[in-house]
Amino acid sequence: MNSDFTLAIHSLTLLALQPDRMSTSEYIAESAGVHPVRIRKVLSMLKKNGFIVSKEGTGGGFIFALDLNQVNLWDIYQITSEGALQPKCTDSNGQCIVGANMKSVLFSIFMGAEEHLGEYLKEYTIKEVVELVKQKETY
Amino acid sequence: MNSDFTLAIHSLTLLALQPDRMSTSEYIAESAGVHPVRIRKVLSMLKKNGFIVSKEGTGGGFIFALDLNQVNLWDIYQITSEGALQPKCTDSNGQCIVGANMKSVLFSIFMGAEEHLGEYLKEYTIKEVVELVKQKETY
DNA sequence: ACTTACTGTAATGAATAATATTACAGTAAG
DNA sequence: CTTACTGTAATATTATTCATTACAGTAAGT
Repeated sequence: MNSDFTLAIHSLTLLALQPDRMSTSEYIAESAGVHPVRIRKVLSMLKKNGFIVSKEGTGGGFIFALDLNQVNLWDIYQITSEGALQPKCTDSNGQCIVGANMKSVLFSIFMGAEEHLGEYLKEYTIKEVVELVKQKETY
Repeated sequence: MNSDFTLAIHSLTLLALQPDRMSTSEYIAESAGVHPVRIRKVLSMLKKNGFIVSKEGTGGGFIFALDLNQVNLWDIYQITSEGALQPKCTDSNGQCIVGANMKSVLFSIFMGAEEHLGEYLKEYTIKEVVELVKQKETY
């Protein structure tokens, strides 16, 4: 898995804490420790799905478009990483029963695994992630 | 994730179908479409955990050591890929509340996700995988 | 109008991770 | 003592991820 999923969570959490003003990709990138272009790429996926709004030009940037309760980690996973659990089997030997059929058997097992993971991820909304981050904050 | 997990499943399934004789790494590698050395590496992990037995020298190879019901996919996952779900966050900005705390928040969320995945994987034993592979077989 | 500060996206390059390959020591059968 | 294996380290190759550069498009402020 690449880190699109975690970057998306990171970005949305940050936006959740800045509800009144637009945040630039540079600002988010600095918080996440990655390159701004990478943030823009990830956020463009979230934008297409209506979770955030962006604005070009001076004073532009990104801002959360929905209520914090309306976005959960499964939503974000599906947008950024669907199928990432799926193993990249090399084409195995079609002469052998196992080689020939293992790929599709594994495929359905991993499909199930991803669905199962979804049930877990649905339980975390961005609101909850924000709470967790705040809890960690040391005074 | 690398493909150690799926290779391990593939290998064990193959061994399950050859209960009477030893299978060589070359034979397994051909079925799985990878290099024999890679198979030996993966199988050495399974061996350390007592799932299979190996024998060097002429007529040697690998053979299943337990009953097919006694090995499930969660066992195999833990041996080959534990922690693989965990995202590799780059160190983010410690000045920023989100940057500073996101890593540990995500860590615990993904820990939970892996445990949850475990519950699903426990439901598949090698015996069941073998059944699935046989079902797929076309006559 | 023009400058400045942004997003959007493609193209290229660098770094990292996964895998293959080579090499060779160790072991057992015949 | 030769042949056929495992075990494992070292190196090479390939694939993937990520950073960087480049530049077009857009909007605000002057």
